[in-house]
Amino acid sequence: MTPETLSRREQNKAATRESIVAAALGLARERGLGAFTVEDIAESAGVSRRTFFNYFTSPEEAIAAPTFGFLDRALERLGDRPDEPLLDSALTVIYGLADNDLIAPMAESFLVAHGHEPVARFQLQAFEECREKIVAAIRGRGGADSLDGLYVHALAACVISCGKSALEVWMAERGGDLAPSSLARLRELLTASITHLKSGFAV
Amino acid sequence: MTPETLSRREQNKAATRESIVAAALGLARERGLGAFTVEDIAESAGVSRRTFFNYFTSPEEAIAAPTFGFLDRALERLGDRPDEPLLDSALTVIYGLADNDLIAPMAESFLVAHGHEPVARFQLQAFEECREKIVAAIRGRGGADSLDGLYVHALAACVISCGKSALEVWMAERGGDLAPSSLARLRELLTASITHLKSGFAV
DNA sequence: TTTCCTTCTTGCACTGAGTGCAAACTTGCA
DNA sequence: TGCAAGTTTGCACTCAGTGCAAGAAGGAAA
Repeated sequence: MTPETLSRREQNKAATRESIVAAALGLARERGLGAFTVEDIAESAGVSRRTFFNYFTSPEEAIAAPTFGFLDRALERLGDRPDEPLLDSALTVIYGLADNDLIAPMAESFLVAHGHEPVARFQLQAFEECREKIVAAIRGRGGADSLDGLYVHALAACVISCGKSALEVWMAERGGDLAPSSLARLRELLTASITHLKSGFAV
Repeated sequence: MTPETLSRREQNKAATRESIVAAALGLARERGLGAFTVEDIAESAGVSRRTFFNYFTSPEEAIAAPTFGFLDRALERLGDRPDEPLLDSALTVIYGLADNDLIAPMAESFLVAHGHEPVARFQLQAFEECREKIVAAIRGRGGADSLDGLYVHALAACVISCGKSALEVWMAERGGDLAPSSLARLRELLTASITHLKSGFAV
């Protein structure tokens, strides 16, 4: 958790942010999305309405925050493996993502947001930002100089698409169940989707 | 335009919708996104503020409307070719999309929205809805019964990703220029991205 | 044309999102 | 301890978004 490296200020900010997200997710679970106000979230998080808006510009953004966090962590891990073909790195990273601590908050955010367009749009934005960062990561790799922009963009987009598809199929099948057998199934789906991609979706 | 098949009522509604979208895009072009209110759009479109909200739930949705329209048209064409491998249909359909009337409003919406997250989220939603419809379309094809859910989801997502990547590279290169040579370049990019996908992004 | 029904538009009133500002408070550092 | 920088809060304001009911316009009949 690297708590010692953060100043008191940073710890406080992180804690405030956490409590806002938790409050928003809790209300969404209890009452359903759209059935509460920013005032409610702020009160439940123990901060003022104004402070909520210092952290998020809308309730939807707060609900979707875990998805951004999850994908950011995934990207860190991708950056740790720069000397490998992207699809191989993707397989390894993605495999390691099916891990309780990383995936639990995201699964909750996903479940709560399911079918709710205003929040789903933010989830899509999270994947889009991740895609853009993958483009940058590919560019930063050795031997990528010769690749044209289209190749890099499309490859990054397809890697994201495959990971997202596996997550969606898993959520549909298991509803975010975090039991070991369910996480094993997620790994299987993630591996299979990247394998499809590598084979050009040959039947 | 098929004007005779629509009743007066339907013509009026379509015209109102058009004028709202045009007004929103016009204001975005003149003043920039976020620098005008719904009141401004309504006034510019010659309707009441309340009527705006009968058509769209936010200014962002109105700005992104052409992207939804573009992708809906693309899907119609995909539905016209049910007896072909999906990637072949995608190539044909996508090729036909690089056509002035279809692409012009979408290009304008894309340009205006560039880098503006609230609108970009709606654009992403448009692609996401298109993806879901492609999943349904694949399911409706012959010989698709044996395909598992993951394969279908991931394939649809990758087709969308490749089309979107080609559009983005084209917008970045040509800024939505609609000259024949520019549209030829778009077709080239669309073809190349699907070719990459078919080859599993082999270098 | 008149009549009646349905659909669309509008005005009004209201809740609540989102933001700028300045005062109060907390932390970091000397 | 005291000052500088960062954070929270309250206040006031604009404007997004919605429910409702009255009015305008289209459609189909006599």
